[in-house]
Amino acid sequence: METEGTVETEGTVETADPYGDTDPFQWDTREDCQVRQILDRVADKWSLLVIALLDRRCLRFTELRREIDGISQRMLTVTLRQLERDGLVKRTVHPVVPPRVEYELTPLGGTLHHTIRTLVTWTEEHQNEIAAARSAYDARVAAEESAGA
Amino acid sequence: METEGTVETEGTVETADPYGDTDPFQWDTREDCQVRQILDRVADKWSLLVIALLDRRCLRFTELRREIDGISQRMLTVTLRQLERDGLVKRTVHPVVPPRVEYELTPLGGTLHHTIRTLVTWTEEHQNEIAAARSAYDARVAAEESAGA
DNA sequence: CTGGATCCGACATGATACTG
DNA sequence: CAGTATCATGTCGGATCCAG
Repeated sequence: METEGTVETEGTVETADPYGDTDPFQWDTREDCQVRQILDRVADKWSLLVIALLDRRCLRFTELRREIDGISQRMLTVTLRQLERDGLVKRTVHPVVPPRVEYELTPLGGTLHHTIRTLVTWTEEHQNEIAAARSAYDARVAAEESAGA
Repeated sequence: METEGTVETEGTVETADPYGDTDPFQWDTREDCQVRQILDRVADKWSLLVIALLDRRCLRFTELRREIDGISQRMLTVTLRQLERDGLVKRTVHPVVPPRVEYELTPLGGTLHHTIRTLVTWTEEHQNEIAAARSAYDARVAAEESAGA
């Protein structure tokens, strides 16, 4: 349904290094690159939030749903499945009458959280600069518009 | 979504921090948060690539287009506009007959590149683990499927 | 409670044609 | 060369119903 149905595991086939991707800067220009795929997953809006929350403690489905403002049931399910598939989140089902499913970060997921934190911190530290830049840009555009019109 | 309305508690209106978002972990549960917006922008597929490329040197529109495999002219334009608006990229137009427009990272953009690099490095270092996890997951699902069917 | 499955609309993105 | 404008479309994401 959500694409991704096939895994293919390309990467291992030819095109071993036609572009010379050992160059530390040339890592990502090709869209079929593994790194690109993972990056898209990892940088995903909801993934980021889920990982951030799970770092604190093990959480149940409904708890996550409640904590993440704006996420739908569907997206939470999908996101958790992806993270589980990528080995970032561990899913534990307790076979009791009222189903109880708990999610927690795997060690791998833990290392990712640390990295994500860096990005978040950067954003927090520079959000004012960005907001200012946006205002300036918008003002400039508006000025040009009224002048041109 | 706009849960603001429920916070009210007029009188002692401490709307400054109704959720206690000084908690370093509570940064992102609300979708209207500035950080969330910026994060979505910054973690964007194409933004990541553009920033990575511009860190190396100043580039022209067509050069970027050529270097980024799979990007359409439209998306490159849109991405560059966003980055410019956010003050991450500087756009310089040389008023000559064959239009020459050059893009380069601003100092702010430079700091972001550094941060992004961390994320990319993490991905590169763990892509094998993730690939393995995916294979294991898919195999497990396939097994369950054939068993259940 | 925890999802799986489906339908459907909104929006992002791609392709194409046109302009300065 | 460096876009803008327009149209077509595919995917994402939300709402809903249903099952274990």
